Parts: sequence; structure tokens; C-alpha cells
Amino acid sequence: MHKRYNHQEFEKKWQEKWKQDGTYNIGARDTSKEKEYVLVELPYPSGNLHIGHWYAFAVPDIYVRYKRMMGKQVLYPMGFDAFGLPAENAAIKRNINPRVWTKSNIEYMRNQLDSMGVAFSWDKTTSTIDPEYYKWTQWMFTQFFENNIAYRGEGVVNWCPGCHTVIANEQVLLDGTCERSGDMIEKKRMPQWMLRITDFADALIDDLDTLGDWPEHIKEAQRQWIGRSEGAEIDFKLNVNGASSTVNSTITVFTTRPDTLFGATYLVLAPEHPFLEQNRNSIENWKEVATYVQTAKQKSEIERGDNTKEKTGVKLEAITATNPANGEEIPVYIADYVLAGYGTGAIMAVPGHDERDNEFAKKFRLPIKRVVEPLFIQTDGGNAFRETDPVEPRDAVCVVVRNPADNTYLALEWKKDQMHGLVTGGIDDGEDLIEAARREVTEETGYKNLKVVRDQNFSIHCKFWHRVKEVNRHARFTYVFFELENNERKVVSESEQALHDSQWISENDLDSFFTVFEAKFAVTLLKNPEYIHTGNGLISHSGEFDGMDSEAAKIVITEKVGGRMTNTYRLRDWSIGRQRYWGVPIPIVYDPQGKAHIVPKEHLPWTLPEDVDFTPTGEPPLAKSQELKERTEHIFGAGWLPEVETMDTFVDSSWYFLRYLDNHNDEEFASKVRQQEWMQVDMYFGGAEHTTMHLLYSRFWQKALHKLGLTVHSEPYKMRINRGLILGPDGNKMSKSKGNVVDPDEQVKLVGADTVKMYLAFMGPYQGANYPFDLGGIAGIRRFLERVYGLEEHLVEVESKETTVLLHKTIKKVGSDITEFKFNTAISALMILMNQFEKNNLSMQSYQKFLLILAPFAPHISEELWHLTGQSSSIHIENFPNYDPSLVKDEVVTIGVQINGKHRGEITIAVNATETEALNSAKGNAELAARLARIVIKKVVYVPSRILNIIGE
RNA sequence: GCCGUGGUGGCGGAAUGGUAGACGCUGCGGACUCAAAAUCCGCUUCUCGCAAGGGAGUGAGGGUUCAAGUCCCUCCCACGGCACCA
Repeated sequence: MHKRYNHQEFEKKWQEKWKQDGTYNIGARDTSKEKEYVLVELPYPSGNLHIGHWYAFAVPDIYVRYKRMMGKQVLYPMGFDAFGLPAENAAIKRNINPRVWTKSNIEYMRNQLDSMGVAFSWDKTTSTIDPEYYKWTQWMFTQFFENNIAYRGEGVVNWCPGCHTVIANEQVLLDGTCERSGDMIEKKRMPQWMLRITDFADALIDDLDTLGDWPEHIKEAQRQWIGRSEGAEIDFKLNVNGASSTVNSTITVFTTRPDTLFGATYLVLAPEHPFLEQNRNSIENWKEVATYVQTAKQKSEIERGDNTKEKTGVKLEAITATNPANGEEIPVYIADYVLAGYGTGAIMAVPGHDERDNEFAKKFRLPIKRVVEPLFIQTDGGNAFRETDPVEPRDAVCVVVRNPADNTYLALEWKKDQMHGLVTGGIDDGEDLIEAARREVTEETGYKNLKVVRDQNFSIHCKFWHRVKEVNRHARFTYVFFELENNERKVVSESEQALHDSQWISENDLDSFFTVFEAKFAVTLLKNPEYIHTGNGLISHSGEFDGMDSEAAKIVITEKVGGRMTNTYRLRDWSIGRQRYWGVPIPIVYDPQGKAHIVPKEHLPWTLPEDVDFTPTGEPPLAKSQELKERTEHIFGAGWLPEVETMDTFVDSSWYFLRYLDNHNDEEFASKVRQQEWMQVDMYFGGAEHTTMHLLYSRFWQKALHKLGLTVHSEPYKMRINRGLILGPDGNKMSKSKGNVVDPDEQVKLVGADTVKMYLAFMGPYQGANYPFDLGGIAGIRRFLERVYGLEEHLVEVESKETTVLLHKTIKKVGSDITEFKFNTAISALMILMNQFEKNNLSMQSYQKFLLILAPFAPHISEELWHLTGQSSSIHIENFPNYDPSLVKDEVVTIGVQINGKHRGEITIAVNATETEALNSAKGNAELAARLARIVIKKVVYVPSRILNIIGE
């Protein structure tokens, strides 16, 4: 029966009891248990917990509690990431020190967190603003500086006028605004403290492959963000007025296609390229060039990034370059389609094989050379087709192979550059055609489920229809049909056809094609002069390299001209200096000559001075601190100056999960022993917005520490799950201005912490999706818990077998669902069980087991009811109940009955019933019998415990 | 444009290739009540039918299969990442 309860009566009570007993404290590593490190992103203490925090912390708590009950020692720590601009801005507004503001927020939020009733390991907490914490942040920085991972660099940086500080690339949104203030970012050239994350770019990409449990989409997002391109750097000699110039005589370009070097018909420099300033006197049209540079500077990032815009550029008069491959003198341009920040800021333009260069070349009437021949399919004679072959321009080739034995077909189509694979696949090396084709298509297209059929005439027959995605109704095909005879291809016919959109050739149509005409070979290729071949092929017009495979040619051509094979990355080094107050001071001092030195360990923490007016002016506030200045001179000597920038807060959060492990250690940030005990993080729940920020930074940080021998592991996280967002009841993102904010404190007061937590878990799978907070939905969960509260009225001495069976099935399902983060279906199973209990009563033993499996979801009410059954110790130190495998196995089963594939009824039969028994059972069903009487049974498909399908006519 | 994820009732969402829509919400009907709320019982994919019962149905179209939400192909749409990256 439904029974109201007052959550306020016992939720607080148990929270205090747990705290007092240290129920969730982790203590020392208990090696009798397996360890599990569950991590959630530590919050910024904004001063108020929002529903997103609940979703982030309380739902993973189900997982944590389950693992604890399964006998693991689970570390689930919580802390505060408390440096940063919001605190500083709030402090300015209130005219207090951000430390004071932040500390009071932490205290307040600590209470709010307690009201969740989550099993945090509070004895392992830390806060990034504690000097004992940032001492180590600083020490790590000094180690990085000593080992050339941190450096003072000069570069183009993102300046946020709203925040009065520089921010990192990752913190600039797509539209060029600041992720925090929303202001338009300005590009400034200034000295910057940088971390060499690019030195770790390869490791950051390659090691993703070792993270087998990570969701692929997260890994892919990181790969794209890092953006590795494999290519070569090639030097071009520059000539001024036709003569080889003495200064800056080379320009280095980066290219991914060194194999096309012979087709490079001009060079393009980014407008920011330093060559321009250095050679202004030699450039005859300097005025025009300077104007273009100026315009390019003023163009916003978005404008420049808009690749639909027509290409612009200016030729550098009196400057030419020499193509190192063929000695040709080629012109040099500047154009804003070349980016200063990528590669070397200069490119060799190959308009024959690059669409952007092609567009530019057409506009400026520059020569276009083709130096790579698209390579398609081999002919019977074994020669690859070349441009010179007399065929019409086509988009694709389709090869159909008919097996005359059973009149089935192999139909394969390849678009343009996909045909290359057929040649390298060794079709003509005596390998079975079908098998080779199957393998090639699988490799080339990624379509895996080709059907391979064996039959008596042919070793392997591949029954497969394939159309390449982009081939649409405008494409023209050549169809060539073969028959296979004793493994020999015999051409039957060839025909040309424009296929209508998404129309398949039916087998009947195919037959008519066979009669069209005879053909000698199976091929088509592109002779369209508009076609820019960007793929691989055979090298041509390149002297000694002609005929070489383009992939192989990359290396030898680079070698020949003295270039270097190298990678380049989209990722930039991480700029970490901030011109604001509320952060970790960069522990660097400058000697009177201006040389940077680290603050040695004995002077750490290098504390943040307090005697500072931190109103933002653009000048770093620390520069105004007398105390810091005196401290520096006192320790290092007269004339020494402190660094006055503070660190990006993403630095603080890049290693917090290590500090939790050893949060009171004065000697080390975390001892190797602790690391060995607890790392890696087994399960990291977090927000999708951190995929290319915190998640990448902290992986880098771990690798940098690892390189210096300071961490045991080079990857911090074994498994990562990105959760979604909780939206307002109207389906929009919660925001004060929309008035759709759901306040968790209010909800907790209204329906209790258990209900809020369970509702959040019930909305849908934890991974990925966003859900609106539905006030009706949460009432449903409350109703469920009230009925649970009333279950004791249904206690009986002996319960039915059916009830026991369902209990054990539910124990099994809840456990497996939790480990798959399907909390929603686990809760659904609990509800079904509860309904059964209410209808059919339950024994005390089952009641207690039910409370145990409910405990991870609703820790308070289960604890309360647990004690009401006479238990004196906490339910949260109990083990998760085992299910009895013999009870979970069904003896009888209800299966669907289909007649001709249509569902027509159900029968309930023994699990191990035979087909005859099943059929008889169906015949025993009046309705089914009536239907069966109307047909003649031709075939029966019976899958035990699944289906009975009767086919007849 | 490229890469990734997804598309199922009025809503959130369930379904190892085997009874589509579990569970919850909403809505409707009934019980209780002077009444309302709460609670309890029943119904709730659409459609034809008084009913018994029939038909359709998982973004669209095709394919494989005894059987497709699930596998394959093409297309459409939404969301996320990257994007003049050489």
C-alpha cells in the first residue's frame, strides 16, 4: 500500500550518522579487496549547487555504492577547483578578497554536497587553492621549466578584452568568442608562458589506441583536435630580381604531398609570414603587398575561415622561387588562404592536385600541371589505364561478375580513387578474383559484411551489391560483365549506363545487359579536364620518378631535394600565463639581467600576495604587489624581479586526481606507493565539454610527469564516460533568463534526496543524451519510494515461488545494468519487483534483499527501512545479494507464434519443449488452431525459448 | 565538405535478429469522498469496426532472412566534433 513518509525525518539523520561513523571514508588501501578508483570532475565552488552537479555526482554514486557492495574498495573523492575568474569578478563586485569569497562558498557547498547523501571519500579531499596543493602545481611547473617542457615563448595569442587576459586556443569558441565572457577574442603578439603539449602530440594520439574502453567518439574528437598530418618540409630557394638572394634565401614549406613536388607551380606565403617584413626593400610592389597584409589582419577569423569566399592574394614582384625538384623558376604569392599558424606558414601550390591551389591558379592564370595519374583497374593485359587510353570521362566503374551455375552475381562499383586498391590487391598475381575483390572492397570501403559463399563450381563466390555513397544519378558507369569459368574471367559484355538515383538493377535488367555487346576489358577512367585528382596514383611528368606509386614517391622525392619527412599538428602549445590575480603564481623570478630562474622547492609554495588591487586593467595585478617584490629581493637579491602572471586554472585541474591519493603528503605531490595502489582512474565520469580541454590537458600533464619519472602511469584514465545535460522542463538549457531553472535544494526539500537522485538516474541512459527535467516524472519516483516505504505491510511468512524467482532475476538484472551505466532499466526492474511484492506479498528475507539492491539508488530510505527490520549496522557496509542461478533459469516460457512470419498468438511451453510439443501446443490454442486449419504447413521454424514460426500456404 | 552519434507512442525511454512500445509520465474512464486533492482499479501506437475481429506501424526507399527497430545498401533529418590545416 502506498504510504507517505517524511524524508526530512530521516535523511538528515542518516547523513549525520554516516559522517560521524566515517562510513564512506576510505582510509588506507585494503589489499584484501580489489581497488576501484571512480572519479568525477571536481566542481568550481560558484556558491550554489545546481542540478547538473547532482547529475554529475549523485548518479555515479549508484555505481560507486554497487561496487562497494560487491566487495571492492572504492575511492570516490571530491574536492574543489577554486581558482579562476568568476571568484575574482565576484570579489571585485563585493569588494572582498576572492579567497574569502571562495572559502565561504566551499563551506556552503560542502553542506549542500552532504545533503546528497553520496558516498564521497571525504578523507581524501583536496582544494586547488590550498597552498599545500598549489605548492605542487608550482613545483611541477618548475620541473617542466628545467626540462624544457615549459618555456617563455613569443607568439600570437588570444586576448580576451572582457577578461583582461590571454586565454588558450581550447578556450576560444568556434565563433571566435571567449568561452567564459563571450567577448570577441583579439589576436595579439606577446611573450607567453607556454607548455610544450605539441611535443606530446604523437603520444597523445597514439596512446588513445591503448585506451580500449574509452568510447570511440571521445578518442576521435581528441584525434581531430590534435590534427596530425604526415608530410614533409621542403626548402625552396628564393631569388630576388632573378638572382639568388643572400639573406633569407630559403622558404620552408610543409606539404602532405611531396610526391607532387614536380607539379608545384608557385609558392604561397601567409600574410603574416616574417619573410615579408624582412624583404620589404626587395619586394617591388611593397605598397600593394602591405595593403593586402593590413586587410588580412583586419579580417576576422571567421571571414578568413570561410572557404566559400573567392581566393585573394598578391604576387610578390621581383621575387621568385626555385622548385628544387626540376629547377623551374616559379612565382611567389601571399594569400590569406594560407594560415600563419599552421605548418610553416608557407605552402608549395600544386594546382593540379589540390582544390584550393587549383582555384587560386585559375583566378591568377597560373599553370596547372598533373603529375599523378589516377590509377584504376587493370586490364586483362595487365596494364594500368592512363590518361591516354581512349575512354570517355566517367565517375565510376562497375564490375559485375555472374556465376552461371546459379545465376547469382557479384556486382562491385568503385568510385574514382577507390579503384587504386584493386591493382595493389594483386588480382593479376593469380589470386582468386573474388576473394581479392572482396578483401579490397572491405579495406577500401570499410563495409565488412560481404557474404562469401562457397559452391561446387567456384572456390568462393561473393554475393554482394555495392554502391558507393557519392555516386548519384549524375554518375555514368561502365558495366562490364564477366563469367567465371574455372576461375578464369571471361568477359561477357560491357555496357554504359546512367543509373537513376537509388534504383537498383534488378536481376532481370541484368540479364538484358548481358546481351548488349562484347567488350575487351573492364575499365573506365576520368578524363574530365575539370577533375582534380587528390588521391594517390602513378607519378608522371616527374623525370626519374615516373611510373612510381605516389605513396612510395613521397619519401624518395623528399630525399632527393633534401627535405625532411615530418608531422605537423593542428594542436598549438598551451599558453598558460594569465594576467589576472586569482590563480597560482608562476614560480619564476628574473635576475637583474632578465634571465628567468625557478623558485626552488624550499621556497614553495610561492604564495599569492594579498596586498594587491586586482581590478583588471590589463596589467597583471601581481605587478602591483610590494610584498611580492620584497619577498623576491629578500630571497634572491637586489634587482631580482618576480614573474607576475598566474596560471590558467586548467593547470590546477590537470593533476588533482593524483593529489587525492596522498592529500596530506608534505614531501611529494603523491608518493609512488600511493600511485601504485590506486592509479589508474578506473572510471571517469565527466562532461562532454571537457573532451578537448581538461581531458586532453590532464592526459598531457600525466605524460609530462611520466617523462620526468614522476608518475607510475603515462595515461591517467582507464575508462571515460561523458554524461549529458539536464535541461529545463521546457526542453531548453536551464538559464535564469529563461526562468526554467530547477533548484535541487528546493526539490530535495520537497521530495527528498533519494527521489531526486533516483529520478535523475531514471531519465535515460547515463551516457551522452540530454534530458528535460520533468516535474511529473519525479513525482512518479516519489510514488515508487512511498510504496516501498509501505511494503512492510505486505510481509508474510511464506511467499510464492514466483515472487522469489522474480527477486532473483531482479538482483541479476540490477547488477548487470549498473555496470553498463543503464541505471534507468535497473530502476525499472526494481519497480516491476515492487509491483509484484505489493500484489503477492513477500517474505522478510526477500524484503531485506530488496532493500539491499535498492540501497545504491536510495541510500537513505533503504538505511531507514533496514534498521526498522531490526538491523543495527549500516546497510551500506553490507554485500550486494547473490542471485541463485537455478532460480533465474526459466522452466516454462511464453513464446510468440508466427504464421507466415506474422505474429498470431502466444503459447506457454516448457523451456526444453521439442518442436512437436510446441506445434501441438499451438494446435491446442483455439485461435491458432483455427488459423492453422486454413493452411497447409510447409515448414516450421522453432527456436526454443524464442519463437515458433509456421510457414504454409 | 569530412568524421562521429542518433532518428521507436502525446512525452522520457524499453527491446542477445525472434510477441515492438518494458518502466515511468501525461491523458481518459471508474472506485473512495459532501467535494477536491491524495490513493486504488482499468484503459491509453495509429486506424477500420457496434462488436468479434481486421489492417498498418520503429525517418524514407530497397536488400538479406522462416523472421529486421536490430544486419547490408542508398537517401533524408537532427545533434556533436573538425574544417581554406596544405
